[in-house]
Amino acid sequence: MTPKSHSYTIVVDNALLAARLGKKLSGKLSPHGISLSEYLVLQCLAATPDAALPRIALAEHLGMSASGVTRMLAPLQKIGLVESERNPRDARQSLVCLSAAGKRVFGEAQPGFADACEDLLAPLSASQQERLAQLLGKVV
Amino acid sequence: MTPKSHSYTIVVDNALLAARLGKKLSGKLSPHGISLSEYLVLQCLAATPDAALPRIALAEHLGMSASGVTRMLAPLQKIGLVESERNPRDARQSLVCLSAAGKRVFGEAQPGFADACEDLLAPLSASQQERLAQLLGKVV
DNA sequence: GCATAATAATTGAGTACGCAAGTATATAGT
DNA sequence: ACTATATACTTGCGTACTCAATTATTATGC
Repeated sequence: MTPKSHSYTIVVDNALLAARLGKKLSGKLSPHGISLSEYLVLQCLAATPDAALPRIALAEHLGMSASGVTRMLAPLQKIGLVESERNPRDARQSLVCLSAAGKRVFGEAQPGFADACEDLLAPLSASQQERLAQLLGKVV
Repeated sequence: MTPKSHSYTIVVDNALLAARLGKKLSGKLSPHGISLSEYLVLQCLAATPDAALPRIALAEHLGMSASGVTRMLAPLQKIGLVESERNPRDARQSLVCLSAAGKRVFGEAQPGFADACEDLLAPLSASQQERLAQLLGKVV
């Protein structure tokens, strides 16, 4: 077997880990009526409470296509978790922000999500988790 | 903003990173006619050259459902990159292994993939990459 | 100022999955 | 041995995405 570079194993392990974590987390989120992608949207919007985000910024942050964002936001808007408003400075953009109901649902889902994260990363000590979070943060 | 635990940011960053890396990597792989998921299958099979794997082991490793594996392997088998054989000890299993053509295609795709990994992880120093690889390996 | 090009979003069509149900084989209980 | 249960897949159907094309608006070159 040819020895693999660290960057190679990082990318592969990251992909495998994401697939496995996604399965477990969507189980935790389904009682709240949202998928993992939708949770990440709410998380992103909750992290920018002051300003509303253009859909394309959301797409870049999530690593999705613009059309994917359009299709994902439609049901969220329909059930009133997010709100959309025209940007008066640029009529092409429709700015998205969390509604009050969206903040509530996110607040309800977050603790269970955080618990699941804790469980899933139990094999790592607290200091290892801290370092891993730092390193991942640099790449993202 | 409520402060997030390290495990929380790890899981979120991991999901976001996987989505972004996936987009860039599939661009590198498309000249070879395979998707990222398919590359990961070849990678997994190439890592176990002696023994053929039951499909369900592949599904667990990749974090996919059994049906997803069935559907993904069908075209790979059709173009001859993987081969399937009955397990004489258990007639339920169909064991999968790389064909010669599969090894060749994987060998052709791997260098470009590794280069892309190097580029994508450029923000991290070599020692940081080594530590990140170690930590991810423990979680996976 | 006006044609051209770039940007934000949506829509149509196709693909890649997951879940639930079905089939075939193996294992366990008695 | 024989039923009952569990396992390894496969298939039908629905969903979530992507890509390419379209529309609406804004920026740029002359």
